Amino acid sequence: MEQNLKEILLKHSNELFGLQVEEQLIQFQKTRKEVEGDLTLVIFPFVKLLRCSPLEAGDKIGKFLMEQNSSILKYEVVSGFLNFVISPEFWISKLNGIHQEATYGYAKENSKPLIMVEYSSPNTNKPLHLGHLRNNFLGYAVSEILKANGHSVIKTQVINDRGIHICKSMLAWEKFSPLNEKGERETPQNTGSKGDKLVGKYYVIFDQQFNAEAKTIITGWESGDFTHFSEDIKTEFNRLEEAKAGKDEKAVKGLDEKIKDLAKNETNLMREAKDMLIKWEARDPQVYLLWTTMNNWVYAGFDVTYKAMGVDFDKLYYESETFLLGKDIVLEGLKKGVFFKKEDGSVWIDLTADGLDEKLVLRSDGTAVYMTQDIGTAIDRFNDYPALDGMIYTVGNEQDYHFKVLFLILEKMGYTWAKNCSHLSYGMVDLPTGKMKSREGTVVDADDLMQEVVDKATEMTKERGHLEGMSENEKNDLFNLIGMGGLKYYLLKVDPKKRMMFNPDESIELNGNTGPFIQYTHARIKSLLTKSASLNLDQTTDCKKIEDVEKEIIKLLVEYPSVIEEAAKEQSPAVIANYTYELVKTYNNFYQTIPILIEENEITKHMRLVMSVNVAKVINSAMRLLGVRVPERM
RNA sequence: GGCCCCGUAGCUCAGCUGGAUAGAGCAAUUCACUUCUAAUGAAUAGGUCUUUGGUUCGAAUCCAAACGGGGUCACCA
Repeated sequence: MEQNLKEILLKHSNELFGLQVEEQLIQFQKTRKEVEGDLTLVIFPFVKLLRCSPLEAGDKIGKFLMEQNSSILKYEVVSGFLNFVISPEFWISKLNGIHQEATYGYAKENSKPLIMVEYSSPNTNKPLHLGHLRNNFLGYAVSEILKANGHSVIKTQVINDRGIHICKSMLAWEKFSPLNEKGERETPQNTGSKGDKLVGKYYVIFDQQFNAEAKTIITGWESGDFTHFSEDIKTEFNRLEEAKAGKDEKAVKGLDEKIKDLAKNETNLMREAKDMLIKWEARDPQVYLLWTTMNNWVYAGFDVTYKAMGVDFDKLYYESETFLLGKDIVLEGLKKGVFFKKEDGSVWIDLTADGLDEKLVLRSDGTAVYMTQDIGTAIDRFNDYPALDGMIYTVGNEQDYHFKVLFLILEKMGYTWAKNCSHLSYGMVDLPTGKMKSREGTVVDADDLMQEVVDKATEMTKERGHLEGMSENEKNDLFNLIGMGGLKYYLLKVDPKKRMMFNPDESIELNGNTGPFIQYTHARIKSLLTKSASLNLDQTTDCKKIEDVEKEIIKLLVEYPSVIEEAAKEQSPAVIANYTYELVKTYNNFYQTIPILIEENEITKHMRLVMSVNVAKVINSAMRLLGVRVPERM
């Protein structure tokens, strides 16, 4: 409708305004609730052109459009706004159009280029936590939204399976795992624990032992014992101690950290971990076997978690296989003059002209850093998928700078696709108790949280649900659907860019702007439809009249395709969530005030049911984009 | 300190490509289940949109500064 009127105005611009107006001047918006009308044109931009009062200008435009478009019943100018009332037939024909489309709102499959979406990418020695839930739900939902917009999508993740941190877990397990009666160390099999949890436990044990050892060393230094340490350490320690004297608290804290780091590097545990990393890089068979074994435990554990989350991946990249990539590229870039070498042999890029700093891309010993790897991986992916058009990295906003630099480097290296790479940057998830800190044990474990949410849903559903005649399996599936739906919706309804507060009590709440609220509405509609199975609801409606609420609902349904586009453009599932909430709220209002099954006029009843079918269809489709399932009953 | 992000009701969040009287949910108060699933609906109350200045016919929205909160400035990833 908007588009149609806009075209009419543009086409007849000369006769109306005496000149060709720019498209931007024509601003349509939704009519405010308090005012009569369905669509509003802002008149102010035309007032100057027509050199008359807003009232006259509006009247002139309104009259003209009414002649051109028979769906306009009447118009009215109110304080600079031209409000149109559009005929019920128009809205009903819209409803019928929607009714005939099975995948309403979705663009044609594979009509747009191939995009890769990276998300999750966890560290393999820590179990997944609340932050990963936001990341995974977000990455998955954005992938689905892109697909709905016609893109082909490859969902991927980089598994961070290499480095000193992995060696820490391995070492701690070898040194500190108790032996059972068979003389075996702890395994997921003999302890019955999840692989990622078991490995995570040893990572923590390493940290504890290592800190304890460092503390002993510092105590020794403080009492002047440097017998096992080099002269350099002694000098450095004394220098720091001197600096500490007489400084303010903040500086003292910083220096304490430095001393601690100094001591940590002198611990036997750290030395052993570093040795292990060297052995790993040399592919020492024993170390490699241990590494493979423990990583497989972790993967098995993660698989369970991903399955519970309802996310999946099309392609995995392992850091152990990609960490050497990028070095050649850097050397190539060095030749091209994109990078420069410092005296010590380290390679840098100078981004000061772009308002950024100098950034290291290769260490002086020639080894790769994070950035080197990311450069290599990006190029590698475009080699793997020649049709690939762009890439989206779902990574926390603490890495905003990193990605800014990465994309800039790729662009400077001459990769044209660099401009199609973007960082889906999301804010931290805060707890009411403050920030999550793994060191202080204030992390919320993903598995625990999901279990808790499903347990709560189970309890509530047993209390309030309509479960008659459901099998145990069906019931359990429903509990899971509600619990997980609530959690996903809770994490996705907030604009990804923003930092958000996670309130555990609210996340399992069922009223208001929540997943279960939406699911409930869907179940209610399905119940209506089950009861009207004898009617032919495939048919379009012949109804001629609609109530105001009904019109509101149809307007919202009409908006759906543009909402999907908007969500893709913004890379924001929150757009979908908020839209669905609006639709559901409006429908509930309708449901509560307008008779449906008990309506006596068969034609009206049929129309209301057709409308309900399509509301359910859109709820289902929208929630699918968020990875939230909706029930037939609840 | 440099750079980046954020600041809307008691709380959690929408609204931000400038447009009419700034919206929801939670919490509070009240009403509606002999009626299609009350996990619902209706209503009341709650706001100097952090502050100041600028651009404009018009600013929560754009620009600048200040204040407050967070992030980041590793030869870690």
